[in-house]
Amino acid sequence: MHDIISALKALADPTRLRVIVLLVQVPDGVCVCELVDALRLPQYQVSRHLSLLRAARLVEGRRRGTWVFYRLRSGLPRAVTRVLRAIGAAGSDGPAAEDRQRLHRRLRLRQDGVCVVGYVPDHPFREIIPVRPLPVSKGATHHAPSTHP
Amino acid sequence: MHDIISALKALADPTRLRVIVLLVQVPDGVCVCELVDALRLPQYQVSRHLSLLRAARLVEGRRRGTWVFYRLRSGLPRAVTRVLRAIGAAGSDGPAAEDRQRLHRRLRLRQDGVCVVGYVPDHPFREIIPVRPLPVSKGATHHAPSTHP
DNA sequence: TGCAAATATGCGCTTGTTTACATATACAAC
DNA sequence: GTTGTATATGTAAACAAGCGCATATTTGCA
Repeated sequence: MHDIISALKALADPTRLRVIVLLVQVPDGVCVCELVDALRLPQYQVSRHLSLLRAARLVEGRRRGTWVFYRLRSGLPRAVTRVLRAIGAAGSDGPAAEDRQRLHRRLRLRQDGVCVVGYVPDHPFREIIPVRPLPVSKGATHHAPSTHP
Repeated sequence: MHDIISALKALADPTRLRVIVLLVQVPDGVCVCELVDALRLPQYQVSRHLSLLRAARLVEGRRRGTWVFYRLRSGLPRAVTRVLRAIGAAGSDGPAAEDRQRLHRRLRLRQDGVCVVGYVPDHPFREIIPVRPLPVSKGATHHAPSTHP
């Protein structure tokens, strides 16, 4: 029951719910700057809410170079998974739909499936310029993240 | 989406979640004093949380004599219903199970399916004495309640 | 009308949550 | 080392929750 309470607490916020709806749609994960563009919110705010979601053990983040990719945790309690599914169904209406559209436009800029551009503090979207080739070095394989405290 | 947010906000509290779990189990409704006994909480607290749940449009209450019976609203948004179902599944563990047990013991004191005893400020349970015959007068039929503001 | 029972609510207090700004950390490239 | 980019966090202010107590409101009955 404690699991569900903390999950509900974490989800009972418009911003975090928007984040979750996006993460449900991109199971492989999304980096923070992509979320910033999709949600049109200041970076520190997105980061904070992601920390909260991570504290509630709903999401996990793994670094790739300077970027951090967040995704839904696997192995969540059954009840929590059901709540997430129920919520995901709400990802079709107004604001959530715009988030989704912006996110997918942003995801198209990826190269080799990885984010290569940073967030732009205050749009428009076309000013985004893909940059350097990604650092393909170390943590390239999918493994449990170190939940760095 | 606003519906879901307010539903989640309303559910993200231990007491209200306990209330909801009980109401899921007794679709016909439960009166406040029965909830007070089941939850072992002060009456004003239960009343407050019920007001919140009503404000979030999750429950509705109808009077019957001096008693007010609360039940889940019908016709909730689909997503909300799914969340409630997901949560109901959590009604089997520790504290929720005790609530349920106390509630059902209390429900057995009903006469003709209606509550006839008040809450007892500080248990034990056996001190509860059924009282007067219920006022079978007017609002006996099931109809939409007046959501009195 | 007056009393008692069941429920609701106003108020003060404490605690937690959200925001905004600035700054810190982590990493990559040079 | 320095610089630049992406992300995280300390802190303070604004705001909202939850609790406890007392009291108000609603209803039934004598």
